[in-house]
Amino acid sequence: MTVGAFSEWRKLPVSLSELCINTTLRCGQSFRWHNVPDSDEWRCVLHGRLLSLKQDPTHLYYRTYLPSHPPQNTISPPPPPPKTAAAIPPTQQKASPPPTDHISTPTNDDDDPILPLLTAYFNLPANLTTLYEGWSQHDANFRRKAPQFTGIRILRQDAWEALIAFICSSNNNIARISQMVEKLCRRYGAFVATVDGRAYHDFPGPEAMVGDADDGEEGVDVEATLRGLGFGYRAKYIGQTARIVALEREEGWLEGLRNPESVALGYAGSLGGEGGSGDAGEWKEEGREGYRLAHAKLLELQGVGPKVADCVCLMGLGWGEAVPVDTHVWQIAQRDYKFGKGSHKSLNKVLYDAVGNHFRRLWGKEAGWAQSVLFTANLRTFSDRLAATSSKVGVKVEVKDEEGGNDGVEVKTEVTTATAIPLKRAASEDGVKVKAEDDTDTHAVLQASQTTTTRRMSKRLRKR
DNA sequence: CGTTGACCTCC
DNA sequence: GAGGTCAAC
Repeated sequence: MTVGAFSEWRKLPVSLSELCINTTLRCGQSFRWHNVPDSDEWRCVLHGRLLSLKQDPTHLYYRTYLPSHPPQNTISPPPPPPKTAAAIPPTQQKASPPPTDHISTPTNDDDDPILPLLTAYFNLPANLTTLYEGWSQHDANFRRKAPQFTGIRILRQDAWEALIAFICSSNNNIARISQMVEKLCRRYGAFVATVDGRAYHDFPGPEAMVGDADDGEEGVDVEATLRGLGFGYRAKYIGQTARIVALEREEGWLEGLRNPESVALGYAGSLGGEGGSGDAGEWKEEGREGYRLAHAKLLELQGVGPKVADCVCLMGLGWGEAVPVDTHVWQIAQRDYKFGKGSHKSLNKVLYDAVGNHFRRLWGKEAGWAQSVLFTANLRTFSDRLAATSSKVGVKVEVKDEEGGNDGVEVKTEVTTATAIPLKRAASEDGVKVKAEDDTDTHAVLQASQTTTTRRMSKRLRKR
């Protein structure tokens, strides 16, 4: 049995504006982080290591679990029956100690392999404060909401893990997605350690999911197994995708789609569109070549549509301009950016691209990062933060009804009469009507009635 | 070629 | 219905 212990805490100076793990780890990017009950400690297996994180206003604290028997890096064949896990006695470490034990600052990086790992995973070189400032400068709606949602940054996850997780995400909620991913790891992933009665596994590679070695023939019943685990129709997608990636693509194919400069974020990019040129890699509102290519290649896999492909591009492959347009973002586009009024009702391919292009034009090279902030602000889980704001906002507001088109559903739109900053230009090349009112100082009150609006939009969406 | 259901569970 | 995708009109 594997019994080990955590290393001592180390700390890294990071402000909450630069990184807020409590938000970033819960906003639907990764579905693997586990919040240790009654604590602010988060645990997850990254690259075969069990990591533990916590933070205070000035630092990020981290430690890693050291099993007495080093974890074998084998690609974990068959599943260790989860039952054995419970038999393991709890480890010695205290339940969520305040960061006071032995804390060392990583002055000597020699014996600390975790720091570079975290730096990459959290994309730490990117200066989030600067990015927020840029987006706020060009977008009043972002400027209004962002203060309640600071420290949200895009994770640099393993591409394969992101791919599978987001295939699971279709028609699904965060809680169940997390559950499914957990089951997948337990069944196919390498066992790493058991701590506090909970077993931790690594995320299995594609080759581990092409067939159960147990059952003899290859390709046997990964789908059936996953269905048994409650994956529903996604079981087939995962089985097929695993087979394609493991057997029909060369080694490292997926990683090869990664943005080569994904670490070098943080410098003042071409925010705001036409303005800033002169960056490495030609910028287009539809995204760079490499991003478009990666997106196209991902679409060839099973269970991967435009939205999932963009999630993988953004969170798994380092393409900051990828803007996944799901039902939430589509709502945001309509509610806060006057998208798709009247004419188009459903989110089709053309409209999907148009929304992405619009946000890329507005937010620039890291549009996907900005998107995740507004996306999170739109999640029910975090809606309380907005309630606090909207009550404060005592702006003069003019309420007027617009004709919602011929769908018979009225969409109440509230617009302030405040300053209208002239916008460079609306999207005309898209062939889609977009009112150029993004930069108006509006939307303050829209947040107040957020829940209501959301429900109404939701209805309207599915009405069609 | 754009639109419409079905698809697996669970809250 | 839920943070879509696929296949059939």
